[in-house]
Amino acid sequence: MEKKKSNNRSFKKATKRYREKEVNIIEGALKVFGEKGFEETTLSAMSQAANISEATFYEYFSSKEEVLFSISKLYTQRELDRMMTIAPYVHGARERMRLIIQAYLEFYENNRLYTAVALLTLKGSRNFLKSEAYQVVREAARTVADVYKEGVHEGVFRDDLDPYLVRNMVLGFIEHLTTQWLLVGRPESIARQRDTIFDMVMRAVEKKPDTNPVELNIQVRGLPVRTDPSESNDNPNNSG
Amino acid sequence: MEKKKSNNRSFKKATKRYREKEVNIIEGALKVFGEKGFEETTLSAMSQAANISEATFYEYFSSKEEVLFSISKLYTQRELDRMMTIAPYVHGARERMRLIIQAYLEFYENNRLYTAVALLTLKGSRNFLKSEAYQVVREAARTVADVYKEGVHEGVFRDDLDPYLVRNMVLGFIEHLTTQWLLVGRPESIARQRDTIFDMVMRAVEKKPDTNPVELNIQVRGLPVRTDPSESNDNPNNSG
DNA sequence: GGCAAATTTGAAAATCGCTCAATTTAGATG
DNA sequence: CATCTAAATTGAGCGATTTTCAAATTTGCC
Repeated sequence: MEKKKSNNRSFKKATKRYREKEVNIIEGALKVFGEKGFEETTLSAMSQAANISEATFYEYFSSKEEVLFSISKLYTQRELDRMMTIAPYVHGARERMRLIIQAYLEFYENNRLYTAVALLTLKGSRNFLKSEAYQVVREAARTVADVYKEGVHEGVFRDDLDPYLVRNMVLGFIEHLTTQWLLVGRPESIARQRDTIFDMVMRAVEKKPDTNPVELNIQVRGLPVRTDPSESNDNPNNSG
Repeated sequence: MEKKKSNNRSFKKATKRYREKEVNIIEGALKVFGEKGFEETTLSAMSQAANISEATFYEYFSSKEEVLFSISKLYTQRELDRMMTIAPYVHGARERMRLIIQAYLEFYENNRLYTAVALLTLKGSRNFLKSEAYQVVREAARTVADVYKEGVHEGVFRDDLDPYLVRNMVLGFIEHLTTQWLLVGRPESIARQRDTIFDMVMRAVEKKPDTNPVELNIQVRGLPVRTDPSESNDNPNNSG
């Protein structure tokens, strides 16, 4: 019942062969988890998928759950890196928020198998919070709050919201939609909801905008009306 | 592995004593589930919590999972009924939406144990979709989409959103926040976030109000500038 | 080839959900 | 109170699965 503190492979060398087999297990497990679900997956099936005996499995991972965490860490880290590579090329908090929403949706849609495991099983696992994988997931989630803060600095987002709450809205929205997509098959594509979701999020988060349907380039009561808000770019990042 | 179709207690009388013990089991199970999680909960622990033997358990429920579903059905139905009682006294889609948000938040906060079971375990159960309990949960969730449609009719909500998407936003927001509250203990109280959540949802869903910082009533480039956009009410919903 | 370390595994222990035959209890009847 | 019946309960154990471990095999190196 009690979990091992440290993995029993700690005394072994992380040789190339070893690491390859480790990947074998993870990929095999991912496949079986996605098909059967975590609970229905047996050690036997997992071991077969990796072409090893059940006993060998325990040389690589200390439990079924640990594989699950490894999968999560692998996928999330990869996607987070990808997003961090793109982010600098995307200008302004508004567009960064669009990037995040799009990235999450496309990632989920393109990795249905992993997503099923992540949203249906991982979220309910109590030990997950203590895993390294969770730290990576947290880091990814933090980007939402960070971008919101950026937007407040830039003056495009309202400043009276808890960034934490914004994060909950964006990710909750996306994850709930994705869960429905997984379980009920509705909507057919989540990525295609991108623009609507972005629109809804923006309305909740943006400063109450001038919603004039025509372009203005005039002065009213002596105040200049900006049509192109891409100038306020001087504030440093708030990294907290 | 395969589930029984019908419960094996069907031939028994539903005596008072019997129903009392049934409640004992459910309440005991809820406690253990809430503490340990579904997976870590053993039949033995559950039976002890109800002061019966493991064998007796199966005279009342056909599986561990069935108790889980029973718990959900019981709680959700009770809360749904409560909400349906209040709803008629609340006027207008806007206020009804506030009611729903408040009801969900307060229910979750006041039923921490059940909420832990529902959000952490039930959501990940594949069989849940086939259970009666799920139908009740769906019914409760539908109220959000219904209220949105009401709001469109009343002309207070924008008419270009899929009600289904609105539902996903509202419930996703709330559930994600609640999950964080359960697992990380942040925020301290979810019910107290009520007004902010309502405000964010409203901004996403309401018809765009005139938020011009200055009143405009002029023509630019020959096009009339509308200050009051509450006329375009004729296009049908896009339900995709 | 020979050796040590790394890797693998068969077999069995331990746990758990669940079943079933057998026993105990509750309640009615005379 | 004795008897009977149906309801309620349970100990014992089955089958499936996770996990452990000592022994066997493979690999890398001299």
